[in-house]
Amino acid sequence: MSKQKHCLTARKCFFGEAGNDIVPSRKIAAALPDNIQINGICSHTPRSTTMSELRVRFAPSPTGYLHVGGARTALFNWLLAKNRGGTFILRIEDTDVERSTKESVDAILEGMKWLGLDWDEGPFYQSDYFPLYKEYVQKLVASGKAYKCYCTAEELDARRNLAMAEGRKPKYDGSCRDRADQPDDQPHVIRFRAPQGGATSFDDLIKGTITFPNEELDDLIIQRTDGTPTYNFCVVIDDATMRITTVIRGDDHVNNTPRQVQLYEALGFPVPQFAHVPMILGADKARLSKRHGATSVISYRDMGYLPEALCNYLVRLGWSHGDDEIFSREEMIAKFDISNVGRSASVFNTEKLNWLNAHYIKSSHPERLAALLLPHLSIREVSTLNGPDLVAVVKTLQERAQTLEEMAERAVFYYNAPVAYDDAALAKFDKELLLAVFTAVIEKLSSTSVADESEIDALFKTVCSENSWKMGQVGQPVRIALSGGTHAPGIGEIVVTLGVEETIRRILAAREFVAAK
RNA sequence: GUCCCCUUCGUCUAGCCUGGCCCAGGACACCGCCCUUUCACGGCGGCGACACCGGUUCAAAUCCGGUAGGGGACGCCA
Repeated sequence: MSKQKHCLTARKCFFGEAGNDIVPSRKIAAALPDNIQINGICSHTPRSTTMSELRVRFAPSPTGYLHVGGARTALFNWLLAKNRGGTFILRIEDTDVERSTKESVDAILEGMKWLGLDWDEGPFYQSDYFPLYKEYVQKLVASGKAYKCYCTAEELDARRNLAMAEGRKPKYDGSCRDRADQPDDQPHVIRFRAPQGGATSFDDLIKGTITFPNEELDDLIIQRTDGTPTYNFCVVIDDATMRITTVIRGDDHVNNTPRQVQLYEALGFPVPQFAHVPMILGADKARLSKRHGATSVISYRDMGYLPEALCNYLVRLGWSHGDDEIFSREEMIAKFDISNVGRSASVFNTEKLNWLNAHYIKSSHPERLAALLLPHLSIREVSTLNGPDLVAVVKTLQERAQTLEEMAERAVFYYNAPVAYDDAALAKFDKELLLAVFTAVIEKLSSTSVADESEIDALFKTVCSENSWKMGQVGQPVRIALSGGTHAPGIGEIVVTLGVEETIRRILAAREFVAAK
């Protein structure tokens, strides 16, 4: 990803470039405190920045890893940007300094990179722009659209609990709304003076028109006692100054949207379009969480899923294109459209993910799979240095593995000769038969110089016909001798991959084991 | 409690806007058969849903109203 270089220039663009008057970006620049310097006009000139150019963003808060829900939101944003030739921006919402961590930022970036969701601008960190937000807060205060509130958190909590207990809406009662004296030297927050009466509505690209009575909306805090800005305020400033045209985010934000719309209006910013994507639920239909198992994107990588499989799974969760199920990256981009995103929540289903993963494993290049398999083998302390070529091994396993973890598990026997055999499977054959089969196969194998699979298969057929054995009586014991069990690739494949020499060695060992019983 | 949103097979969904082609199509899972030296792959078939109640209409999954259920939000978190 050549993003880093891009980011540096793009960062300046955060404040807008010459000739762009869609959003008062110049004003932002003018309002900027001295410690955020803009070096003249940005040298990075993006493709024509007209109002019609789509600009979307993914704005995670770094308080944990990238989970599948966030990943899907990011994917939808990315897809729409690619589909429309727009710009995808990554913004880290770390205004909660207490809970935001560098580790989370790294984990999120790692997850996005693994999924192949590259961004055109950013990552921008809201914590870098506190002075900017403060400027806007001051503007609002100066124009009377925001005011100082001296109620303490404790008082507010008490009032909220009381309201809840009495069955009332727990909204701010407006005690300080019209307070005459507004001393600066006493601890206070800044609240937005929300319009009273009437209603606020917006047209959601997914859910349609949503209207909230202004009654329901109280005066939200835009600046904390410690002077830091709050989420709902920062998003508005950022989305406006970054000239975001379409906000695609989780369903859980619809309730925040009317307040944000009011803020856009109070600030004189154009209101972007909104698209709220439904939640992803667990099997019990409750919001997906850790107790439902893995939710981190990276944990899916570690469990042996291919990024294209996860993307394909995620894109079909809530979105569809007729009866299509398999989408290459290009097809996804070409076919993606917000209007085909469903309105209801969907349940995360690992089994379908497994099916897709198996599909992509089957159609991947064995060389790539071999490389991806290495870490899964090393955690099993399996060395591929002395043994068959891993690519050849992968070819015998591709058709039968749903995940790389499963493939690694099934690959172990190629490198570590069985130390034990599946007793139940072995017990299906007489001791005499086993010894005779092993002897006959060893004999045939050592007297023939065979190389390919069909020759090996022919050799086994010959052994069968010469001794009036059925294939099941020969193949199965040999499979157990070679792999230790019955869940394995075809005999021909194993022998060719393992090599005749190693094959004989293993059958010899199995014969000794049976003889000693 | 209040507000907002949602509701087609077990799950993901098509169809709904522009009623009839839908006694509802596809996919995953499940079951059966075929293929097969094992495990898989693959092929074929089966099971299985319009939340409920009213209304409009010659005709409703599709339009209207209500009910129920589920989810979300209500923070000096994001």
